[in-house]
Amino acid sequence: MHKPTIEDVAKLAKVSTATVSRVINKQGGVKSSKEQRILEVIEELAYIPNAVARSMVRKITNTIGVIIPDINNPFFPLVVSGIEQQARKKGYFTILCNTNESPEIEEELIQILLERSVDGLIITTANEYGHQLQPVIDRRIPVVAVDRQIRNYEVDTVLVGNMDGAYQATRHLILQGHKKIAIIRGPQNTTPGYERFVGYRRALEDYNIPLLDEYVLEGDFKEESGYLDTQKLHSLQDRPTAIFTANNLMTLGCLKALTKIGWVLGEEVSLIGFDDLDVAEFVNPQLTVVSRPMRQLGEAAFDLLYEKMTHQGEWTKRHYVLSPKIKIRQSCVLRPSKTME
Amino acid sequence: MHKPTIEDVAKLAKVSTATVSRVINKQGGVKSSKEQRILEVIEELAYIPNAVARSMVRKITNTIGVIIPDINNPFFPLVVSGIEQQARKKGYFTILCNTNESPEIEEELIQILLERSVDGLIITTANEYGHQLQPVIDRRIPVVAVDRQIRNYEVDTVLVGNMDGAYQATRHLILQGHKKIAIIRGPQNTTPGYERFVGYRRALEDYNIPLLDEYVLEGDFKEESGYLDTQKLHSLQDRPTAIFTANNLMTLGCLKALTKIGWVLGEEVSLIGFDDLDVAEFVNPQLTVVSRPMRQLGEAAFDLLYEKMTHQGEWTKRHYVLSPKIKIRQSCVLRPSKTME
DNA sequence: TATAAAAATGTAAACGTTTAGATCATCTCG
DNA sequence: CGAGATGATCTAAACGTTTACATTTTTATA
Repeated sequence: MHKPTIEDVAKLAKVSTATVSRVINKQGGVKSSKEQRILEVIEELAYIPNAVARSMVRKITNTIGVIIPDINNPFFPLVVSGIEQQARKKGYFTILCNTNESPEIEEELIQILLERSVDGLIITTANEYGHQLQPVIDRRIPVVAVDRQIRNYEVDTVLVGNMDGAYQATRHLILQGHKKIAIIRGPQNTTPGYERFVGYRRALEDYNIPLLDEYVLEGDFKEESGYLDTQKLHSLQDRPTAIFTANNLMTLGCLKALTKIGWVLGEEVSLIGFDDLDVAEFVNPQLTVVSRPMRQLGEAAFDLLYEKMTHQGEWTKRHYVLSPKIKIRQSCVLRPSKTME
Repeated sequence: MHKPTIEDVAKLAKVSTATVSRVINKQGGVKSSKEQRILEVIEELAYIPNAVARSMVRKITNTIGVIIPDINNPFFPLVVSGIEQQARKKGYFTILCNTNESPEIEEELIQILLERSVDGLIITTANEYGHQLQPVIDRRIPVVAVDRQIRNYEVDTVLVGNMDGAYQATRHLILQGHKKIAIIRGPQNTTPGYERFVGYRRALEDYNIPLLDEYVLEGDFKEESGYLDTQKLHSLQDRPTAIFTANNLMTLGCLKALTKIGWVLGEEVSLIGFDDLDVAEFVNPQLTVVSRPMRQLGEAAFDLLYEKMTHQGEWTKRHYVLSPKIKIRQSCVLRPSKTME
């Protein structure tokens, strides 16, 4: 009933635990007749080495923590998938944690991950100031930030060009002839929220289009807020002819609102979204979006982390910026009819 | 530079490690003046207890393993979300693993999870025969199967009424007047694949509609296969007037194929899908689906597991079957025009 | 065949906690 | 005031590995 230990194996094979350990870890230097015998005994007892005990002495766990803010946003499972795959290749396991955008939960989770002695941490933080990372930094545990930067600490970061993408999106609308371009932006205390807004603003500036306050609405990156903000835009006296939604979920909310209130996409209003979504190809006209390489984002994050975990080397802050691509479909075409006046 | 241990705390607070341990674990029986002092020292040294060492002696890790076959299927993040939330409430952590539908990877992962001494396992297996679970069973580690059953072992299972849902879906089509009803079913060696097909078959039987081989196509639950099978159905001499797709991804593929080949949804062909998806509300007409309570599925799974992990009690195999709900939208209305002859 | 060198194996400490049982301190009550 | 009882604290073993170092065995060489 008690799990067999390395000692049980050793006894039965008539060798010392050290020798058994050596064959388990494939370190060589064991006579092959003995090795055979040991392998047989392991099989016979269905012995499985205890990683907890191993971690105890080696002081590494081969486990990384991954903290994301919203598992229901399809963006994150994709980056997690990239992380996980890359991690497993190198023999690492992933503990996945979801903060639900709560800085308090995030702090708690970090604490617990530290208790578990994770070898590294990949995080999309719910609080970019980053004080919650202090204990992680103190313990010299490698961290990589994904999608959202950490302000007050030097941590490696991998993200896509938010400004770039937003700029492209906005410019695309402008080049289609739009002048009244609204944005449903994200929270301004987050990197993506802020940078995407900046991209929008710059594009307007560059093309000499005034930025109107009433065209700048702020959501929380969740569906509901996209929905509500769209309604607000529709109730404006001077409605915009185009909307730029700053993330996938808000785009979804926006789309739902459009059909709900009968604001005709592609006729009365153009729309471009940040991040692709399944739905994009199914609305009519199909939705133009800025799309990001999520899986790659995850892979890059782990690669960076891995380097830090192995070469405990340089502690320079590195930034990895992947490029977004605009996927032009049909939702931004300006129909001459009523959109321009 | 070296992480502070309980001993460092003990020394500095001038007490024994036992006392420190007691305050860390809030076991009481420590004079409050001493407790204060110890707490201060912990703060001062930024001491964090080492869960690895604790697990070593307590022989529990407060960690569960979750194995899913496809992280890119939006179904799973939702159930994982349910599991995770429930788990955290009880102080458990979740190691998430993705097999990519590979039984080999699954076996490997199980081995590693055992090495890590997880306290329990929740699994949607890629191989329902379940031999890969032998070592888990041997070690008396609680297991709960989600969404797919385990054939050869007595493990608790939580799923939704696959047959029920498929029956409802098919009947819905029949009651709309359809007689030529095709199914794009899943792999028949999986519970959902098989049961959903049975539901389809029973409904046909009950309403005296012959089951035609050419209307029964088999996919692999991934998007591509739904796409291809739809094309096959379209190329049939005697096309079906309705299609039942047995999971979300295949529904998506089917929809893409429909628009691609110009097979008009709701006019020439009706469609009902198993599992809801974002897209459903955005196609025209909106898609009728059988919807499952995924989050609840995850919650139920953890609750079951938790019971097993704590009361090491009864080892009867329990089945938890949640009910699917059909969400009627407009994609199944039979237009008199050409669909009936 | 003796001896040095190399290879194989063994011994035992260490990893950082928890916890049973021992010990010490304090309190209660006659 | 002293004997128990109760409460607080301590000591040390245990958890299952890895690994530095010591020891033994084998091999190579003269």
